[in-house]
Amino acid sequence: MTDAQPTRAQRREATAARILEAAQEEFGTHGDGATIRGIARRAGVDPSLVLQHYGSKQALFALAVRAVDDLDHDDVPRHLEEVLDVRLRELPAPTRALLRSMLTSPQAAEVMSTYLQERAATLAATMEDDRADTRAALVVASIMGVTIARHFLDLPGLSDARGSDLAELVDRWLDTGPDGPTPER
Amino acid sequence: MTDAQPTRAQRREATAARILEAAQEEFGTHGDGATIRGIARRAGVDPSLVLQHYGSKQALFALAVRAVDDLDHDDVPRHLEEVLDVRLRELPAPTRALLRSMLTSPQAAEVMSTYLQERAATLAATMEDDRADTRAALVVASIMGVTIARHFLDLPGLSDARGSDLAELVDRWLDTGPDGPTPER
DNA sequence: CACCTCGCTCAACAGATGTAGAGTGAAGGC
DNA sequence: GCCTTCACTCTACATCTGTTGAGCGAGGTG
Repeated sequence: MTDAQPTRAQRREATAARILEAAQEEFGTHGDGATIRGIARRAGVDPSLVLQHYGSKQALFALAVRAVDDLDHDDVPRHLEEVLDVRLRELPAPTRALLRSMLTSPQAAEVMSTYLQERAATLAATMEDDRADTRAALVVASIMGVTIARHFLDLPGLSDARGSDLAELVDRWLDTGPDGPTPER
Repeated sequence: MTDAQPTRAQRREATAARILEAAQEEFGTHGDGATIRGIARRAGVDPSLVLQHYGSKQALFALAVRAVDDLDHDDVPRHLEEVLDVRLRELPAPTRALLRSMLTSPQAAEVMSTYLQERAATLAATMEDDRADTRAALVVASIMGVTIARHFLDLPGLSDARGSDLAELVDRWLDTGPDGPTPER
């Protein structure tokens, strides 16, 4: 167990972390339209302190959104599983923040694009046909779409579907390659 | 051909239309974060006039975003085709506006959700198995994901893919039902 | 031609936002 | 036990936002 009397530096680091968490939550709820004041309120702190810790709203936003990458680099297989898992009840706050703001913030869009490209490349490596790149891109984009529909749009048929059903159907799609069934039309 | 000298009412209606177009374009670019002043600037008009025409930003936004529904009701099959067509080079402005803001505006999210439900219901009617609802929801959500990845994230493998390839692959997915191939794992 | 209608612009307000700097009070070294 | 450090708050400012009401000037009407 740690010190019962946390040192000043520890306290500082703790509130910094609390602010970052609050930022991820706020960005995850309001997208890049979240406000410094809102973040500060959620962290129980003065707005000015947020900037003293992270410099600017831009910098904090970049950090909140890039946390996804860090997770990725730390533990690749586990994170891949998490993101691919449509059964996930609630998305991690950084992921929510990234998804939520990717359509209104060019910065977030680029992070998401890079992330999807990595995922697609990994997936394409397990495929053999010549159109693997396009197929892999389709798969990751589809999973993103399902994730959005489920967590942000509350689309009936997804948000109330049994998780296992979704996973099974997505699995089936994943395996539908050029050697799969050919539509008649 | 219309009057060479447009009447005053006609002029008014024309600028109103120009403002709405500008609004769709601005909402399509900046999401619901678009500003009245930006819209007015694009329409070559005073900001105040925008409100005199449409009452409030909210109302204008609702109109810009609900234009998708109108299209839908006017010509169902054609619109369905357009939205399903991943080959589409550029999305219509109202569609762009709706997609762009659905993650940051609860109002837009609800419109999109309702729209996807209609699409899913139509699609589910053409399926026969008992999990048609879930499968149809997966399909429309996937198409949305591909559309986002292609038009807003510029995901390589989608944005530079031959349109016909995408259409073929999506078609194949569309037809992968419970009677399709079963993954081995 | 005179008058009025009305589409449109101008000017202004109240509130919110990001950000900077001064100040404060407690922790911690001497 | 005093004094410095520094995590934190307070106050302020310039800017941008949506929205309003007064005013102007060209278009239509008698």
